Amino acid sequence: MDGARLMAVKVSCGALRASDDGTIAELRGWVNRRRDHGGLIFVDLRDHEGLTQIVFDPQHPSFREAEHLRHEDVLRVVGTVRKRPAGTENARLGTGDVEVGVSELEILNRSQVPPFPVNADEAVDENLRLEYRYLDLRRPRMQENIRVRHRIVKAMRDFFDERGFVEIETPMLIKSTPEGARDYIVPSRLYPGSFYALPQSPQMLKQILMIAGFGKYMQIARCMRDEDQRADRQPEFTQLDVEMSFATQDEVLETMESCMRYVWQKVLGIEVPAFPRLAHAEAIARYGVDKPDLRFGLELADVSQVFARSEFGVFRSAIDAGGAVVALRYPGGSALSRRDFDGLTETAKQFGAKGMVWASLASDGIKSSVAKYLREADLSAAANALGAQTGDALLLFADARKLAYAVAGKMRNVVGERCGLVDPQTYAFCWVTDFPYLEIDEQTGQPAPAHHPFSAPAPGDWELITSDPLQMRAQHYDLVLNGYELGSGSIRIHKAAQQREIFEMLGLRPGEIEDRFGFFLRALDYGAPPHGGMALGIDRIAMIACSEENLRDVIAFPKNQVARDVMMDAPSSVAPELLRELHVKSDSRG
RNA sequence: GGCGCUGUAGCUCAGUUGGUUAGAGCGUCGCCCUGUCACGGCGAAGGUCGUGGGUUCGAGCCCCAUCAGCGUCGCCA
Repeated sequence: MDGARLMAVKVSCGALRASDDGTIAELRGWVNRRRDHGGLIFVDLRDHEGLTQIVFDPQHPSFREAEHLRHEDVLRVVGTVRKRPAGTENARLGTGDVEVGVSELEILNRSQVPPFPVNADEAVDENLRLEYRYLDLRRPRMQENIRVRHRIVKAMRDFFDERGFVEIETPMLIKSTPEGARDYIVPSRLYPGSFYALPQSPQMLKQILMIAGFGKYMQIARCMRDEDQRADRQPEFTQLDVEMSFATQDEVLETMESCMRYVWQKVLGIEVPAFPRLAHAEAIARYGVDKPDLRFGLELADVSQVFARSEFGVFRSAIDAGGAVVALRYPGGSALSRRDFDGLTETAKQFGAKGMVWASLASDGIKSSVAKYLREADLSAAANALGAQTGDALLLFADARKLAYAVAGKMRNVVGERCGLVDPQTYAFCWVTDFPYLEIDEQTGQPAPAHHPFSAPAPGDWELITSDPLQMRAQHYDLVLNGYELGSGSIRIHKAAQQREIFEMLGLRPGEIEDRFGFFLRALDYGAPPHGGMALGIDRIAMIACSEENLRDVIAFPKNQVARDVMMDAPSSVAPELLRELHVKSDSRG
């Protein structure tokens, strides 16, 4: 036995092949499954490399112990590798030609009976998965996802390293600059009543690194935003953060596009074609949204002209008020029932529509929810504008221009999904450029930065800041994949006077500007180079690369929908003593 | 904060028009089994049907309230 152990070669559970026949191997892993035949026991031993069948023979003393092995017990075994008897090979396992006849068994640890199956990928209640995350992560699908994520991040680092970028860590405890999202804050012990903020992004710090002369910076950066969750939004997330001095917009786009194509090639083995570029206005006009899903066509059409002389009051009043009628094609939609259209109308209302008009291009004529108000010739013209044919349906949205497009754009995604137009193997990247600098805040009615206030206006648009600021465009760009916004970037303002001018335009008073951004403006004044960059959401990239629909499935320890860590049970109350030291009083109980 | 979906055994689910003792598969436990790999056979345990209230002769099912999870709108410069 000791001799066997000395000769034993330590191998993973995915390593052994027929050529190892006759060698002595030592394996460690978890009991994936036990098949007890009474006089013979098979155990599939699992580690992160694979499965190996180990066999317990009644002659060996270990047999009696093997009768009591359970799921997820942790074993060390030593035994002889042997070819399986002819006809009993398992073609589905890499190690399926061999098995290990156990001569020595050590139970390194016992496991409780798991609350859900670890050796299968069946759907399990997510709260249970998160509570026992270590078991969930042991499952094949999560093992694969987390490893794919690693390979994505590794490929990114390799790519930028190769191009001379330097990765620099920026701090987690920084200054709150309450623009944008709500900050997570950390009370200061040494400065009563003062708080650090956790970074929403390293934005100003990376710009300062450009001022500091690092030229090309990247970071795999953690960011926190205290806002409500979505399937594609976590309070804590990871960005690929990039900044380049002296770079033009085209150079930034080329860099990021090359990076993503490199990642897709390295990780998925897929050659992605060059990314199409859409101006923001074009994206809205064709797809209704600034993050179009280009895996399918279904372009929108503005049919306001068609209905310009329509008797239909809803269309008339929208058009007269300067709004628009926007049309969307529903392929094969003439087969839908009135009830189906009612359901679609309900969906549209959830997206903010006041209503939806549908028209069905049936073989025996056009049917519509408002047939008596609309002329068939007008509907035909609208159908032509969309390239719709007999058998299709038209969905029409009349409203203020922006809203009509927004609703039609979201409905386009619904239709694309329902009609099965989305090929899950397709990765449709695109750039959206030429964003407006400002947009009207719906609540205050005031102009607000469409993205962030550090972006430089488009060349030549500076003059508009006093004459017609809403017409200003930004040197800002988004990268979109399959309808998800992967991230955005811009060429930055690098002159303090211009940055100050933008802050003032946004309504900040000089005192506020100094309080929040004084350090930054001062830095810009010491020879800040022209620069620009981008940040991409790594969680979303990993989610799409893994064909998942929720960020939680590519994050090892995510928060749930209400921002709790249900494994650790965080957030939680803290000792009163700690609160005293931090000069914090709580007015509610956790 | 609004809206939607879900909540039945450890897990995944079924449960008809409101009607006897709430079922299945997997898992668990016991016995049997020497070539399985989703091993097989026999048997057993396991349920406040999310919670509280109501309607009813009778509620897993209907009504009201509430909690939790997920999705979504608001929000995310």
